[in-house]
Amino acid sequence: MSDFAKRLIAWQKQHGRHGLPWQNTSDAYAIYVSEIMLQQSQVSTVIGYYQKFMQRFPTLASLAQASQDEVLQYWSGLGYYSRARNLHKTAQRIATDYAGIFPDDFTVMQSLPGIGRSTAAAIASFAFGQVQTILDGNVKRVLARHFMVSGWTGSKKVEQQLWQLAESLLPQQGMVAYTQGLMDLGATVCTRSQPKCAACPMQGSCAALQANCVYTLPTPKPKKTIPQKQTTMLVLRHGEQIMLEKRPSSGIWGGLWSFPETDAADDLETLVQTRFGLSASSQAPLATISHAFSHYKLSIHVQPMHVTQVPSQVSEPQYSWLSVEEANAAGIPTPVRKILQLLLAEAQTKKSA
DNA sequence: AATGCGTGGCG
DNA sequence: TCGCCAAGCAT
Repeated sequence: MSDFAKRLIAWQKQHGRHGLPWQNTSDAYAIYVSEIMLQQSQVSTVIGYYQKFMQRFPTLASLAQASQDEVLQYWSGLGYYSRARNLHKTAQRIATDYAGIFPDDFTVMQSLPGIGRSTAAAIASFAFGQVQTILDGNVKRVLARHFMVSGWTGSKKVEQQLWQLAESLLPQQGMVAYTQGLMDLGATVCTRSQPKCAACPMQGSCAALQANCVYTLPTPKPKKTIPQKQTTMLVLRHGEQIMLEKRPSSGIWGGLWSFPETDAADDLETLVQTRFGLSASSQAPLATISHAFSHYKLSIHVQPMHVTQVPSQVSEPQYSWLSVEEANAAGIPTPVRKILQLLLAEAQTKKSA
C-alpha cells in the first residue's frame, strides 16, 4: 500500500468525518442519492435536503414510482435540476432493467444518467468496497498541491494527469476510509484558503508545502466575463390564484414551474391575450430581483397583471393556476420562491392596513 | 473540448 | 459588493 494511502486511512479514522447522514450505511441507494446531491453542492447545504428526500423516497422503488414533479419539489432550491431529473430516470431504469437492484458494476453504473466516473467510483467504494478512485474538487486540490501539478484542474490535460495520479495511489484494502479521507482532507485541512498544513498528515511529503507554494495551487480557473441578462416575469393574478407554467425539460430550470417570461416591456396586455388567451391589465411593477447564476447574471422585473377573465376550458398541462401557498410547495426555482414571498408580504400589508 | 447547468457561503 | 467555487455530468 502506498505511504500516501496508509497515512490517509489512519488519519481519516481518527480525524475524518463520521457522522454525516449518508455515512455508516452500505445501502447503495442511500449512498447514490447523497453522491448526486453532493455534486457541486456543499455538505452543509445538502444535509437538510437529503434528510427530507430520504424520508419521502426511502427506497429506489419509491423514487421510481414517484412523479417527476414530486421529485423536483424535493429538489427545489438545490439547483442543477438535471441531477434530479436524471436521478428519477436512473431509478426507473434500475427498476425495469436491473430488477430494482442497484448495479454493483462500475461500468454499468457509468452508463446510467447522471452517474459519471467520479460518482460511480464513490458509490463503488462506499457501497461495495471496490478499488476505484474519485476525483472531485477536493481531491484535485489535494493532489495538485501534494504533487505540485500546475495548470487549471478543469482542463483535459491536467485532469487526465490527476486521474492517473489518483489511480496510482489507491490501496487494495480500506477503500471506505480511504475515499472518505480524500474528501475529508480536502474539505477540512487542505482547504482552498487558509489550509491547515500544520495539522496535515501529508505535511512530510507535500511538494507544495516544501516549495512554499501551497497558496498558488491549484491554478485558478481562467476568468471570463459573465453576461448580464434581463427578463420580465409576469405574475398573472386571478382572485387568490396565480399562474405558473412548466418549463421545458432542458435548459435553465428544466422541468420546474415558473412565471411566464417575456423580454418585451411594452403592450403586455396584447402579449398575454395572444399567448394565453387571457384578458388582463398591467399593475404597478412589484420589484426587480437580481439573480446570479454560475454563467450569467439575471435581472428579473416582476410585473403583476390583473386577469379579468380566465378561459373556462383551457387546462393545458403546462399551465397551472395555484394559490401562493400551493405554488410555494411546487417544484420552483429560487427567484420564483422569492417572488412568492413578496406576494405574501404584500397580502399581509393589505390585511393589516 | 469548452460550455451549460443553480445556489449559497465566504473572504 | 463581488468574485470564487463546492462530493461533476452531459453534450
